[in-house]
Amino acid sequence: MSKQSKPDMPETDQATRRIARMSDVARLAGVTTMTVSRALRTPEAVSPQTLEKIEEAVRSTGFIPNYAARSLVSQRSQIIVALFPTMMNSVFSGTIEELSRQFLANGYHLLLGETSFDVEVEEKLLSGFIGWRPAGLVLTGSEHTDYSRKMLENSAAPVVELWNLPDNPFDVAVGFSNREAAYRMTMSLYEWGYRRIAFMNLHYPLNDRSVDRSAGYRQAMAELGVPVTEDMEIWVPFGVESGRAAIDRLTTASPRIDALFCSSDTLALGALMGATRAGLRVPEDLAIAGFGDVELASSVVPALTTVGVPRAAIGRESARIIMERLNGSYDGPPVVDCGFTIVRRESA
Amino acid sequence: MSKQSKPDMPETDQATRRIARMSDVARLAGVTTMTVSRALRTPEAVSPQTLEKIEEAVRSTGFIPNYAARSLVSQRSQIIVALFPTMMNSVFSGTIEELSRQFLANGYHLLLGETSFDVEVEEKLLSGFIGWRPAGLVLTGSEHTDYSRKMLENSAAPVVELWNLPDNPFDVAVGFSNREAAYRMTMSLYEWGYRRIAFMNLHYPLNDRSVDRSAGYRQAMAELGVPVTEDMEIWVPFGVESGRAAIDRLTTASPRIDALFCSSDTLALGALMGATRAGLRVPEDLAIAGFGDVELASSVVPALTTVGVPRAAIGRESARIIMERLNGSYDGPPVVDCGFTIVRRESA
DNA sequence: CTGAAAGCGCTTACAG
DNA sequence: CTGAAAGCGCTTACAG
Repeated sequence: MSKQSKPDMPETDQATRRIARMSDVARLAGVTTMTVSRALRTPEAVSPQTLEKIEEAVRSTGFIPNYAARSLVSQRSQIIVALFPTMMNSVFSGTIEELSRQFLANGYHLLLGETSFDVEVEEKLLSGFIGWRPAGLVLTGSEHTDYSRKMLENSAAPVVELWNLPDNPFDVAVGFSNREAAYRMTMSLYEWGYRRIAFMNLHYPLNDRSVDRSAGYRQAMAELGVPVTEDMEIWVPFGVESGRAAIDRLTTASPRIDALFCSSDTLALGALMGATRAGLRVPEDLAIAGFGDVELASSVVPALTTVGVPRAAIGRESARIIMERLNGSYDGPPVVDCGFTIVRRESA
Repeated sequence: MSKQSKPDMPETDQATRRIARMSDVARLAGVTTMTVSRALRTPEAVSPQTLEKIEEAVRSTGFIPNYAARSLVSQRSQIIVALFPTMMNSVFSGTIEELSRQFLANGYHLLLGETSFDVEVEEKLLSGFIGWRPAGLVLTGSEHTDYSRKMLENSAAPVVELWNLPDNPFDVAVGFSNREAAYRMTMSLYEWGYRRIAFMNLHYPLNDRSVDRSAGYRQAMAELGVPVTEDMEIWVPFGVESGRAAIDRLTTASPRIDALFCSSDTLALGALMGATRAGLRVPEDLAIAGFGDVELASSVVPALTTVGVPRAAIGRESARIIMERLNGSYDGPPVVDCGFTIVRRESA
């Protein structure tokens, strides 16, 4: 912990452990820091002999450049901020994994945050992370507080909003139509013979995806002429337990519900477990459909019918777009639709 | 994108969007940057009137200090590096969530990386992240390459190794005994009447947790006098599908296996689904036990018997220890045991 | 192909 | 309670 001494010639163990600076490498190689800097970033601009000496010096000192210094002087940081509602959901994990892979391969580091579906938490995270002057930002959804918008504007960095197709993206949006996905799944359930279709939605009234999915569900039900009674749209918090608990309320509904469409696979898996435990046969007594197509969806018994979301594609596209925006080459549309699929399995 | 112009008096839209610096705030408030810096970090050392003017200037400019500059000059960064084998596992997510919460509350930001259970990937991630001169590091396990160890030594930052109780921790370790946990679960299965107990382990021969769990299992079986035939210890890659696929091999084993202990709940859930689909009754035909106690473990039917791992406690303790090491106040042991529990449910 | 000069935006360590 | 000076470790924008 003690960093009082800063001798030019390290002698004590403590001092030896001090991390090397570029000037240490330069001294060892007999050049200036300028040449070391060049050797690291544009080796072709340095003579082979010099390069070799520098590489040897880098190796022997274990030198790794200080990114804080690099960011400060070059006026651009290697940090990308990415905020997701939760990391406990393998739908998002898939996107995070892909984002991380793409950015890492291009020398950027991902600063991740979890908003808990709350725009106020998002604002708080942003106001902290923006201090790193991120090169780009990836946000989930297009609901942000006014202050968040102000920070994003001031930062002047590319911003990609994920997971929906907003009418007015802040910058660029990458996702799919949640409204259409919910509409299509509801219609599909009807086609498969289910009539009294309930919808279990995440209870975040400000969440654009919740709102859009609700709208899609209600539009389909209206077109089908099936009235949506009060007990048919269920608003719950995120979690397996929510899905499981909702089953009790559903089975006492009258007239009887014959299908339950859940706004998330996590809820659907919970509902599936709850139904199984309650002795209901799925899909004969109650059909269940999810949203997301997580890994377990295809393994669970009965296998879960769900909305397939292109999580890797969303991650890949958004990373590509940010990097293209950074070098000024992006000429795609402001809203990129990665589509969705209706995946029919056994549960409906 | 264009950052050519850097006028002192912003005039164009582009220039207005330039993010405020401390000198902008200082000018507005009629003080020097030194006073602004103090107002932000030690407001009690600034006169009330001055503080008010500065606060107003901060508000109107939306100023957020540049962390790269702060890190560089103060010689300590607010970045904590945390590396986990996978983020697709809610056992780790629980620890990550808690780590993130604790560090954020103390002004540190978490740079997360995914090693895919591979020390070479860990080394690659480290060599990138170390450029941020992290204030502390959290690693999973205590297997690291020599070069990783060298980097950690050079960085001179506190390092916490998670998830096991190594004999020689690099710095401090926080976890539980994987060997004892596997031993105890195997013994418990025997007590509950199972005899031919198979063990499905993650196939990462360098992974200290895999090795320790295997040792615990084998020690128990040896003490119980049950021979471990070749088909009884199954090494598989991580994933639900692995667990599911292993069921086929198991059911053809002879003599018959009556219990399957899985080194991860993810594998156990896969096995449970595979068994159900194969028409096996769990636990009558095949008992199944997991490791981790993820959220789904208690909801699934039949509910999963598993090893409960104190994921939040591990996150909380490791964050506390790093912060105490940073201010020099840590006086605990080099190895902190957070314990584990045997959670008996329906599947065994 | 290499280097001398300047400076990124802050904080440290003083002085007053 | 406030400020002038110096400098963290790099890269930019030149000059040679």
